[in-house]
Amino acid sequence: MVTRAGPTDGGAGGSRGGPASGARRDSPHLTAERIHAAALRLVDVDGIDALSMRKLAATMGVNPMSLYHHVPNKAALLRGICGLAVAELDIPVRADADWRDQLRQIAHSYRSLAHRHGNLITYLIANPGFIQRDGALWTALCETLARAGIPAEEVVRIGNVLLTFVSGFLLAEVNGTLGDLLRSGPASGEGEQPDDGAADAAADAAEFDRGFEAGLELVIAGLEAHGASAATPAKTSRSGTAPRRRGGRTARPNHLGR
Amino acid sequence: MVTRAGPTDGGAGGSRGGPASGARRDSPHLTAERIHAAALRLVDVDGIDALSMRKLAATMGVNPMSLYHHVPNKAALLRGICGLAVAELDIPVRADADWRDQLRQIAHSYRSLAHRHGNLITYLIANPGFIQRDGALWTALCETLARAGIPAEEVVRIGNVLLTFVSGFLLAEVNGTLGDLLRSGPASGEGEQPDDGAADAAADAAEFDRGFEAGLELVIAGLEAHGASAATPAKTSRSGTAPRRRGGRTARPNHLGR
DNA sequence: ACCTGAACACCGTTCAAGT
DNA sequence: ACCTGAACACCGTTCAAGT
Repeated sequence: MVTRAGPTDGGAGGSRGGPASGARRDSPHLTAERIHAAALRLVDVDGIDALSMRKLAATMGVNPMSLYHHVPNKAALLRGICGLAVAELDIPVRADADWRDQLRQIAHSYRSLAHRHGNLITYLIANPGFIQRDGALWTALCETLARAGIPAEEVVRIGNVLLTFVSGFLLAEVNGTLGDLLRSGPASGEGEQPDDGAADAAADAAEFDRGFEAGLELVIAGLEAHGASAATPAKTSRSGTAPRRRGGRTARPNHLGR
Repeated sequence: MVTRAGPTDGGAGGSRGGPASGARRDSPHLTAERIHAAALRLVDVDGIDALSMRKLAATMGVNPMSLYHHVPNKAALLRGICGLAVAELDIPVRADADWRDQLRQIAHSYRSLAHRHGNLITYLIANPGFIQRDGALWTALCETLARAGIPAEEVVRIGNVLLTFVSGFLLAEVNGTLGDLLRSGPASGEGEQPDDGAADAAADAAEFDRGFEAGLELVIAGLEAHGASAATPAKTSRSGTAPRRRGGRTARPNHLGR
């Protein structure tokens, strides 16, 4: 039984080999990049569990063992497609915006990635190493918090809280937890036709949006209540040099730090 | 190597068959309950990936196929051990406490479960169906929010936000994401001996605690800022009967709902 | 250099056969 | 009734052998 569907037919690939591009004629010449892209496509369509070296190879019309010449193992493959996805993160760098708006934008960028790769984000969030400390998202988040007036020694802590909060929401939204709990209310259990299908899905999506906004505003309000500056400061205000270590407690009424 | 601890030591089983009935003497007689318990133990010790029907059977000193007489398949097994874990959730029912304290207690109960079953919670949170709408945690959470003055039609939404936020933090705490980001700060990269081992772990744990408290106080402050009652109301106040459906908007200045 | 068939050690699950 | 061996259709990965 031979799995290769066709010689060069390719699968879903947009620019895939041969059709018009004249050059590079027949063989796509297996590449780590191309393998990662195909794997990501497979995950997006069929879910993370459908990703196997053998199935991926079949998708690409290639012998399963050939993959191992470009990708050391499945773990590396997973890392590769994660990298591909996070590279899509589009974090705004507008340094002049209000910190609230900046937080909202960062959160929405993250959420849009989650929606674009719903099947992957579950894996991404559930495994460490997705958010790198020098990545655009984490950097922008920390900068924004600093500009909001969060004391330097608390920026990482609060950044972690915000990031994990949003991750938790997105995970629940994508994996169905949110939908489950939503269809409950304090009082329901009535008749409620079991299948409304598409209409229900749209209503759910709208409610997810509202929930996301509500959570966002909740944490922003919390930051404000705990001493984040009400207006965007022209500078970091306060002392010229950033307060280092936990030397003296700040006079600020912020007790988020404990 | 035989792992069976004792002949009839039993586990959590309360009313199981034949206690007085004389029989059952030596062999523990495979039971769904007992299988779930053994599986949970295996997951706790070796991680979720180490759980296989065959390995579990080996652990129990039993033929792999015997398991299928008591557990239909692996998915059901997973459901079983999840049920076992959530049954450990110890949600306080003190209805007279301040709603803030109640939220804190619910959150800490959840967190303690996450710590007790660190290897399972990753799976639990990443998969739907863990929190049932009629479970103790969700019920208590919604009740508490209602008592805090959250309008009835927003309780589910805000409850979802809080629950998923906490889940996200716990997931990141348990899977290492938090630790990764923690060891970064806006400025680090100095010498920093690579291996401090246990000391580092303890410092991390303390910082995780602080982060959890910070997140908790953040959302509580956010709820207060958005109109949750400052003091615990004596009653649910407002209309005597629970407001049904999305009838009329409340006059309350709370705009978390959008 | 790149690819590949066969093989190994695992999976979950089915089923006819044992006691 | 309960258990079990053999078998099937999958895995990831290695490796000697092909071109």
